[in-house]
Amino acid sequence: MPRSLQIFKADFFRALAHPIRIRILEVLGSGERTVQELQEMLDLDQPIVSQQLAVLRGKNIVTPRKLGTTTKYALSDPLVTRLLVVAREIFNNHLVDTQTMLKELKREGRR
Amino acid sequence: MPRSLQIFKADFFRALAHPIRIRILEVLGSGERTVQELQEMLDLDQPIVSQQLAVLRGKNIVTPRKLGTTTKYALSDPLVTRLLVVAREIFNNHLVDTQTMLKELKREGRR
DNA sequence: GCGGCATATAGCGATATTACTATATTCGAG
DNA sequence: CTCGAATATAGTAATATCGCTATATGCCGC
Repeated sequence: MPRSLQIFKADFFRALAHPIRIRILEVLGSGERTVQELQEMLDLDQPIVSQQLAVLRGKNIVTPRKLGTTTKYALSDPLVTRLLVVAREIFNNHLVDTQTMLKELKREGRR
Repeated sequence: MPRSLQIFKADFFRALAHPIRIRILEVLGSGERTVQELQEMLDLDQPIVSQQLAVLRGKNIVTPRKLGTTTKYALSDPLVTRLLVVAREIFNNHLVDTQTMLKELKREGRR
């Protein structure tokens, strides 16, 4: 396997490595949304949504479609949804154990 | 979907978000390996391999098995391999375009 | 127990990410 | 062309991550 592909994969996963971006992708899994819709559904400030969308756009995970002054975003590839499904299966397999779970819940409290 | 699950997913993807860790997981996909074997196959210093294994261990992506003084590592869940396969499919779908590709190749040169 | 091998961790500068605030861009209405 | 709404970007301080060097742990043979 070429080294460059591994870097692409790593960058790709890094693009997914953020709770807000995961939430955005899960919402987009059910269809195209405007920035404003995402902003309201996720209860986030506008610049944060745009910033995270920029990260996803940079890796071509998400595709913008301009409609006048608004922009609709959609998943570039439905396989992204499959990826999230596999990730969830892994969790269901108790790959993340209780100990880690509790530790992470504490981190959540701090955010 | 609970917020905590999104954080778990994000942390999980973050654990994958590194070229060395991707390489490790791909090697482990073909079976259990000792730290030394990984170190030689990937041409890396020992502390680097241990450090990255620690990250993967922390998310239960990889499981150690002690054999005297040596430690063998294996994937905790074969689904991880499936995840990497899906990631590769996404690349094959040209989700990463040529422009991004060239930019990333330049980054590789700097490493 | 002691020496030595395999693995793990600590500590440290350098770099990258994050959330945030403020500002810029872009477009349609009138 | 000017205004206002929707989206994007700049700048910044706090935090996290990286690779590295040095050191620590754990286990086996003797």
